[in-house]
Amino acid sequence: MNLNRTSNEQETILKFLKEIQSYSPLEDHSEKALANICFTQKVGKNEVLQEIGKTCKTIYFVMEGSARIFYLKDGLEITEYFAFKNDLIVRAESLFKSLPSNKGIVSIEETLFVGIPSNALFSLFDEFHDIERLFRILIQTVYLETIKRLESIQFQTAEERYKGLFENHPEFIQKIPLKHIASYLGITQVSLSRIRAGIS
Amino acid sequence: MNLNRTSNEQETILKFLKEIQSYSPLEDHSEKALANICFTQKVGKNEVLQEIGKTCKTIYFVMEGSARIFYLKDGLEITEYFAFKNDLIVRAESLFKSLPSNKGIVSIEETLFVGIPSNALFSLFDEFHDIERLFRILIQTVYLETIKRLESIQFQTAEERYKGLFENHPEFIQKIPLKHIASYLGITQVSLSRIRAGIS
DNA sequence: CTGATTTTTTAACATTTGTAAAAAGAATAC
DNA sequence: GTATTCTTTTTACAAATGTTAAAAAATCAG
Repeated sequence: MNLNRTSNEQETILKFLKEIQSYSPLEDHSEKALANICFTQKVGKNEVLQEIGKTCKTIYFVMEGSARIFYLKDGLEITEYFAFKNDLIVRAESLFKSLPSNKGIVSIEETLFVGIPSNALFSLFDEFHDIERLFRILIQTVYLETIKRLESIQFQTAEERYKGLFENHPEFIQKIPLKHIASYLGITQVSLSRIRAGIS
Repeated sequence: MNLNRTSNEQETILKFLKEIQSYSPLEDHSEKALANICFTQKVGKNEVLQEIGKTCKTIYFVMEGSARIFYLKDGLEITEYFAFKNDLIVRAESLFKSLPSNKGIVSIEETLFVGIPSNALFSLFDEFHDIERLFRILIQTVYLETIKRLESIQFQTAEERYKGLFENHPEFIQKIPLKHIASYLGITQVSLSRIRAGIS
């Protein structure tokens, strides 16, 4: 156990370890090794966690709060992904290819993350088969989510997607500016306003 | 080595093993174990490889030819994915969740596949860390491709997507009916015809 | 080769979504 | 609490895409 941690930090990391083992369990020694490389990070509202242009070297989990991945298109922010409690948030193409990312990560509200340095994690993959398995299954899971999202954006109307989003995540509408939701849905803010007007 | 194989089959499987190890190399004994569970399958044009409604239990690689994954929406076929030479083709949500798939796989032309029974493969994951790693990296790779596709469908016009598709895969237009390309691009056949008329 | 079938294009019109600008509303700073 | 800034809605019009039907072109079977 890392002795530089406060008991709060330690508690967060233990909660995190328990949460991710719902995907695939770890041996005790693997769990300890993973715990050793994790850290916690707390940010305020609308704070940049990872900057555009930098290479992604950390995998984050949201323990409390929410954040989003965005990129710029014609000078405007496009939101690609929202992460809530217990979601993974990572700029995958940059992480897996070790290339600078054209995307950034910002918090939506005050948010507590657990971070895992990717180089240290990849070293643990060599040593602990079960850690690599856990992350293989995590990647599988986000892959399936991405396929679902692709299907929804390809073959549902904007209105269907908006409704679907709030069936799964009613908390969205409370805290996220609509312009971000619109770009996430692949439509303009004006179009989203029209949809909202039509529903209520 | 499986003694029931013809030398043609054996050659195909060796070629396959060489090809996938460009993602991550295998130890000799792992490679042999994987070779042992693989099989080859050759189908003619427009033949069903995996039926809608059945649970996916096999991971396929295209060695020669091409195939597509499709599903039905309002009685019409929507093509979700095209696989060409050296591409993986698998109904991921069914495979990873062991649930019946609402998707099917059909060949586009005469096509040679290498198949891997998923249960046997998952057993090899337990025994051979490097096989699980190889497939972890494969899943990573298809995940990144899916993210790219999501971005293109969300923020490019149909015309941009059509042009992009043929920059990457000029062979598409030669052998695939336009109705399948249209549904893959998320547009109607009529719309695709208009785009094609506008370009040439 | 020829008729039947399938695929692709074209046409006319409807609907959805986008763009730009302005107005209304909400949040924030001082 | 008021002014400023940011967010959301509304309006008017433009562009893109969908729908339906028919015509043209290509492919296939015998």
